[in-house]
Amino acid sequence: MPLTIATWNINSVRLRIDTVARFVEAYRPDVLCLQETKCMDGQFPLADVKRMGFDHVAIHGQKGYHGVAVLSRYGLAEVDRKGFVGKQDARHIAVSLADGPAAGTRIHNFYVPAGGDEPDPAINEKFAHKLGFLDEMEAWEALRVGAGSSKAVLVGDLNIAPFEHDVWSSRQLRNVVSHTPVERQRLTEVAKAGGWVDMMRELTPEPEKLYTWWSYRAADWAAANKGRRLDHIWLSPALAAGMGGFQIAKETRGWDKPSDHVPVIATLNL
DNA sequence: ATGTCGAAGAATCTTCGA
Repeated sequence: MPLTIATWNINSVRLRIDTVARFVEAYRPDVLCLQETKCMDGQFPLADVKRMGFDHVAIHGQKGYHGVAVLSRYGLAEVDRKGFVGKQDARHIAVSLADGPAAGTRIHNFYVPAGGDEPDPAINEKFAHKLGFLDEMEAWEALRVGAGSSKAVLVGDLNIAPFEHDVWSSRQLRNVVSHTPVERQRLTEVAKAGGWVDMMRELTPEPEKLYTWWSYRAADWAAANKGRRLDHIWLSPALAAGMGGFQIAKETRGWDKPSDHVPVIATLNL
């Protein structure tokens, strides 16, 4: 019996809760990991997500910015929230599925720092923070293959498009934060250190383009199609052995009042 | 490619973050 898991940077869960419901109605994911919820835990629209069928919810929010959440049709256990680089800024939550077809699976949901505009850690402390955050991810034992559970998933808005065909023009974005060589290298090292399989690229190799984000600033996002793959689904080898397909719900970018990110949905055969 | 969003505090705009 398969498990479906989705990741989506919702850019305010309160503003877009009806959009979440519309997506859930269409795709029926078993687990939905959200980023940029932008609200404190007490403000989270719990009643709404329970109406969608998510009886189990784990949230890590803060006032106004960042914030992550896991919504699940199955029970959740071992909820952990880690701060990185000496900050407590609601960019990570981990859960284990307590029952259902993927019982025992560990899920890490991340919102990696965007990193500001200037790709130089010496003059931009946001970029330095992003690189430090990635260093801590690489060093964290809990993200190593086999740590805790052989069945593990790492999802989220990692704010990096690591490969040439993860952006519309690798050449034009080579000095743009999200696609600089140092970030691309660092993210690749995080995946390698943890033994993670990049599910989307495993199933859809380069040079096919894959995007999950289109800027709000484009006059016509669909016509320009200057996207980036910032959102990721990584699997431990044990889960990768049974991976099904994935979908990028691009049509949601064209809905009313959209997020600038679209959901990615993975099917895992257990 | 410097445009468009969203939250929040003070106010119907400004600032910050993305």
